Amino acid sequence: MRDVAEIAGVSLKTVSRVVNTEAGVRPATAERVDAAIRQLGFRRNELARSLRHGRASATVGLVIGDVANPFYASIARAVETRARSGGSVLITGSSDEVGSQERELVGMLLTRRVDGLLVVPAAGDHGWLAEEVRRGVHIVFLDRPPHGLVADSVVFDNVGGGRRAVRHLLAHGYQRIAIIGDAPSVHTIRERYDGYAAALKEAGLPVDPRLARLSPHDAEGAARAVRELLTLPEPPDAVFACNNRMTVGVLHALRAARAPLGLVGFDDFELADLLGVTVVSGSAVEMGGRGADLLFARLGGDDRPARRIVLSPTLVARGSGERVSEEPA
Amino acid sequence: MRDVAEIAGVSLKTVSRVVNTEAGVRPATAERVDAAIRQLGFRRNELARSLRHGRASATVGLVIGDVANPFYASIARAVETRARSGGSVLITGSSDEVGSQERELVGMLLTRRVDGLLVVPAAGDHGWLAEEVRRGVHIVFLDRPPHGLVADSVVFDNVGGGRRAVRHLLAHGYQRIAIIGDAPSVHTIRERYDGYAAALKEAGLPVDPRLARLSPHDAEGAARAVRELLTLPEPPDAVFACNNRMTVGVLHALRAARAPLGLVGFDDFELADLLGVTVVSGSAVEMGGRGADLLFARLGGDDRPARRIVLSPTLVARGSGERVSEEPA
DNA sequence: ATGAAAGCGCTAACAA
DNA sequence: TTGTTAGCGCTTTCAT
Repeated sequence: MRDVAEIAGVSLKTVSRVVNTEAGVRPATAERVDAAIRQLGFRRNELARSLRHGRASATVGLVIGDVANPFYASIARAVETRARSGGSVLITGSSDEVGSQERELVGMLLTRRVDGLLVVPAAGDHGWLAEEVRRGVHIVFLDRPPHGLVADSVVFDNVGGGRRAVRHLLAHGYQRIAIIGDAPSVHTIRERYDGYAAALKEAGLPVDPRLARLSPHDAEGAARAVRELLTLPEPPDAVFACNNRMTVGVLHALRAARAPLGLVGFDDFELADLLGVTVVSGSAVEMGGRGADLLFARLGGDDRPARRIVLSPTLVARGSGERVSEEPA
Repeated sequence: MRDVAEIAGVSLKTVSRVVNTEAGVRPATAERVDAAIRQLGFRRNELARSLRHGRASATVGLVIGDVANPFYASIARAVETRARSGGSVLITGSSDEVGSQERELVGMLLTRRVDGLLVVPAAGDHGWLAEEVRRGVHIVFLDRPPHGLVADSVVFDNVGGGRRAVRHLLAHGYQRIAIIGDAPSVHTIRERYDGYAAALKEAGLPVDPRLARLSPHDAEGAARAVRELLTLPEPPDAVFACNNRMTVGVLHALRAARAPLGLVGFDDFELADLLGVTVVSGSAVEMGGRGADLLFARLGGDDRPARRIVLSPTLVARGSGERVSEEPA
């Protein structure tokens, strides 16, 4: 910028004015400055700018489990779109759902003075984040509510979604319904399990612990769990898979075993229609978008009490949960 | 940091020493400083640090078409992993394959003084980037080579992959093979088309322009193209789909029309095995990883001539390209 | 309409 | 072992 000023034969401040399109610069002068800027290929240093200016690095942070998981990728895309329309860029980090990684990531983001944070929290307490919030960091929680502090969040109605999935299976004649999910320490899984159990109870059916497999972390683990279930003396006749990873694993296992069990998965996924998989799902795009809106409102000065936005998942019947196997249209 | 110094009763520089774990601080002093840091919840301002220190904001930028596309998401994940193991974070931006958006994104990243850039370039000339490169910005191109400048790149052998896909179909008795892809202005598509044409020619078959549909940008467009092809007087008996989006569209259209055409797609995708889709694909994870390695080597001072790394795609036969429809294992 | 000086939070270079 | 000074590139405040 100093170089630009020198070439244009003006002071540093005048260049700053031109760059920021402030008023009070004679057109002729501005012209000269612009020419110098082009000649040098000058780009304002945003780091220096936000250092001086105090707040506003025009950068927001997003912490998710894994960008390679389409559910998270959709969230990331929605947040990015909102951010860019407001002139901000997005730093995305994958925590692998591990608390220590999440904490490290948040640290790296805060150290770079992001204006705000969107976080899909890993299991565990987040009291340590309360400290940051108290210090003025704006955080919005996605998919799972914060544990140990009050803050904005956008979540799905997981209990309702789980109940709907299982009711659907029951309505189609399935009786022994298994549930496959990640560890119940993950908030969403616990809630979906609660919905599962509630639906069974209201139908007067027992909640058989042998049919609950809440430990697999990935598709392979889910497939293994299904194989085990199939060897039970009284195997299940249907499965409720708690998220997209689980559903993929269940599909593989069922196909390999040529076992025509009923199936409803939580979360939609590409090609689910071709595979005829019935799902209960909410919109990741909407979750990311609403979360970003919430965050930018806070950054804009909104200081109303923390809000929790609950999105309702919907059931999409495609054949796998309806007993009579239908060819998808 | 000044506050920390005050509370600990030391000078600013001493705090800096402790924060950077430089030598020459008495343990007792360091202890006091650490206590003050904890008390205040102090975090070093990385922006100020890199402003002073000149280079190294420990941030790299990645420009891709769309994070929500699993192919790009895999690249992003691989880059992120490499970046973090080196203490850097990743700013990811989606260009939607539009040149103007790409340019805007690169501008936003450069303005934030990222240490380096990984770019999957949209179609068009990139001479404007040459200017930046000349100025010392490190850029590595992914998936498509740069046009209009010399720089490191990691690409697939697209011609070879396209040829292999079509040879495979020919070997299994298909004769009229259509090709569906994005616009040939996209480098990868043009190359894959060349491979397609080469395979036909070496088999002594004509390259029928009516069977080439190189205009759809998304899955829906690809599906439309297939529907059109099926109404031809002499419809194709097989399709080569040029990327994962196209393959998805083709699958939908073929399934809807109950048309058992042969199909080989470029790029692998989740559940392709369950759908029995034969693909030719390279590893997005390897592409991202190798690209990141290249970039970090440059950032580390490597100034050898620009390199181009070519990854070979492999063919995975799953049924859709082998005439005799096989149940996947 | 333009410029000079101070300072954002930090580190490099040099004292003490 | 510790502190002082200067300055990274910019914006703010106050002059001119």
